[in-house]
Amino acid sequence: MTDCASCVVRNRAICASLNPEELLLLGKMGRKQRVKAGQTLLWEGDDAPVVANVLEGVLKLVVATADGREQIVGIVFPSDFIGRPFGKESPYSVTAMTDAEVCIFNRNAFDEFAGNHPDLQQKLLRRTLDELDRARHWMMLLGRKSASEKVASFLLEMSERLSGQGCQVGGTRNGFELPFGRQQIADILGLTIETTSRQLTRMRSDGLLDLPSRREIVITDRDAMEAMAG
Amino acid sequence: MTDCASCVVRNRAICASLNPEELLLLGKMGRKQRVKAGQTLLWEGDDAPVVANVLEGVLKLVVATADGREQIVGIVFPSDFIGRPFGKESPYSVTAMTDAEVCIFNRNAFDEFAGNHPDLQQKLLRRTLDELDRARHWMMLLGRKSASEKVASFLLEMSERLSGQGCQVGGTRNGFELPFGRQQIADILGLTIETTSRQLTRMRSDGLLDLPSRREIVITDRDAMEAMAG
DNA sequence: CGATTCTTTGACTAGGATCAATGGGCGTGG
DNA sequence: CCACGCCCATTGATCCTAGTCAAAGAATCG
Repeated sequence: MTDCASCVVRNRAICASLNPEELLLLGKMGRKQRVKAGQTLLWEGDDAPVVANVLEGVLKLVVATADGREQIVGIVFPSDFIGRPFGKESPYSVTAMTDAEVCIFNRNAFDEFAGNHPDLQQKLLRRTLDELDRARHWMMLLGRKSASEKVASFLLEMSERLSGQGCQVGGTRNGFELPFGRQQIADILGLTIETTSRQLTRMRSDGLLDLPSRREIVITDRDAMEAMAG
Repeated sequence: MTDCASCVVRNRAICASLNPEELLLLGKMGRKQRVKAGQTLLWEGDDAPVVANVLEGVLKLVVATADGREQIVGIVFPSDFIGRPFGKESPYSVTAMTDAEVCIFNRNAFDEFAGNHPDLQQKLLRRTLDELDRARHWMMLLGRKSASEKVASFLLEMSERLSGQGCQVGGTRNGFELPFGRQQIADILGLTIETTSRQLTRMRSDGLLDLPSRREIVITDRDAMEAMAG
């Protein structure tokens, strides 16, 4: 079992809705698991017998075509929820982008527990509604934005989401370290790695950002970046 | 108030989880409203004081850029739920694509009612999870598929969703009438109207489908269509 | 320090967008 | 009932953005 009372994401995850006794009960069902970067937790199309909370690290949700094209359809951060309650098979793969630690539950047991704990279910509903809004917003980006708009939008969103995650470089939200490489940015934006790279290089020479290292981004002209995001 | 007991979507909408007394209570909060084709119910970015169930007709959820580009991020059919519980402003516009009828609730009242009715909330959660899966699936289409794959995927999905809606032409799921025109298909697929039109013409001359009238589609070679969907 | 992996850069191509004109259905009014 | 006008869809010609193919250049890891 797991000691939920001292959990790092205790206050931010859906578990925050539970009282100490309930927490103990849930803790008995869950177990912590480490995941190495690159390791896949759930496979698209497979029966998904588990759901989980992310304690540490970043994971991606991926949908792939038969011929190998990939689209990242979601990025999961600590305190976020993984998996498909009330479902059978996972509609996407879940793969760790960094070393990660998750708190895993048997899906059936979790479904039942959720059924008996409306507060937990409401938290889950709120989160799911937020995710849906985010996904739909992303659909606009994928369907209607140009490469430069995509990259600018992406950097701005990342600068927000990575704030308060301890990922900042230099302490401001304008500097941050991405937890993934160029190919993954491309898979998020529906671009190729070359186009992504070219856009970043262009933005640097235009003075919108610095690229101190492969994964570090420092936005130096946020106004221009926002204008470019469209 | 509204007579929920005789509602056309009574068994399919989220209200299906309620017993007669609860239904009566919810009925007191709701009111039916007719919406003309083209009329916008909720505006992107505005405070959205209502949620609703669709009784009849088809509506679209639209996200737009400042310069007027539009992306349809969701299509809403009878028995589907509209609006953003626990939210403030609507993240997208909701516009009727056909004449429609909806059952409207004050959002705050609905939120409170939902809070006291876990079954309703669970139905809502299931629906939202399904919508999220659909949205994510659509992200792959928008980000990674070619124009022909997009159109083929779209037609196949529509043939499924319009089945059992009384929209069939000729009674099989291969023939159906779209509730919208070419521009809207383009806005769903992240294409231009010209590209959409060209793809349909091409498919017709390749013998994959017939286009008996502007809005009717008859898929004549479903296997080929599926192969083309990627 | 060498091997591998990831990223950048370059040259070229192609798919879809754009611009422009024509065609066809449908409703309205003569 | 037909003619006109409007709206939507189709088709054509051209352009341009992003994709593809290829190679060189940096990080990273053993």
